[in-house]
Amino acid sequence: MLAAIGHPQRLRIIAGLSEGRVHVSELARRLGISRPLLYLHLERLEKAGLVTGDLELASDGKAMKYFELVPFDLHLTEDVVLAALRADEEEGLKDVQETPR
Amino acid sequence: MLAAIGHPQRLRIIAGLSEGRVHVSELARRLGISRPLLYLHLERLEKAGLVTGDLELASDGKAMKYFELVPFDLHLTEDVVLAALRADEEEGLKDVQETPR
DNA sequence: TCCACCTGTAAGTTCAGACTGACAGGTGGA
DNA sequence: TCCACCTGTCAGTCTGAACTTACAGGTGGA
Repeated sequence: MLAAIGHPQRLRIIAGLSEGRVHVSELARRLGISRPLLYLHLERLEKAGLVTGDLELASDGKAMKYFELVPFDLHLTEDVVLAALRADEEEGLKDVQETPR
Repeated sequence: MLAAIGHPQRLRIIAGLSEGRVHVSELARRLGISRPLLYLHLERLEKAGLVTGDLELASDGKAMKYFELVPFDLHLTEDVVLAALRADEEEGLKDVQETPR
């Protein structure tokens, strides 16, 4: 999640979504970046849980993928970092124990 | 600062420093990474203000560069992101206005 | 039918960041 | 003198993220 938010372009995307849901093409136009690139970043943000996508069929039949911000509130301190790191290590261990089968 | 902290290796460095000041070579050994690499990351962390370095001459005359954590406490929310982004834009404007002379 | 929208993805390039090995230089102790 | 420490930096490799162009497919309206 920190890796996702630690990128200027993605911060701009968050800003672009801060005023409400927008569909992908529109957002790409607003930010002046290519649509595929925007997809890439949105994917990362979505994996990080900072954003959600929702494909909707508008009343006129056109498909539009709307994205919106997921409210987040992270209190970032040394302890949080340490805890996250420990959690990651356990994740790693789990993988090691699970994948060998 | 977000970019600096959004990197697993650097989180590990923060963890390595969490128990007190350590000098570079020692820390590199503990983390199992090469010293030049550690320098690189420490540099970024220092620029981000998360860490400070201090070159000391030990009583036996040997030079040792000690690093230690700078306490940080960032309350990360949508508003903080928007504010940071605005601040960045002003920075950018300043540059544009200042460099051309 | 053609045009203007939209989604989604598969190329391919390019560039910065991450990383290693090797060097120079300095100290103290055996 | 040689060895074991330390700092600091350069040159090079390499991988992955970031980014663009281009495609395929779908809808509604003129």
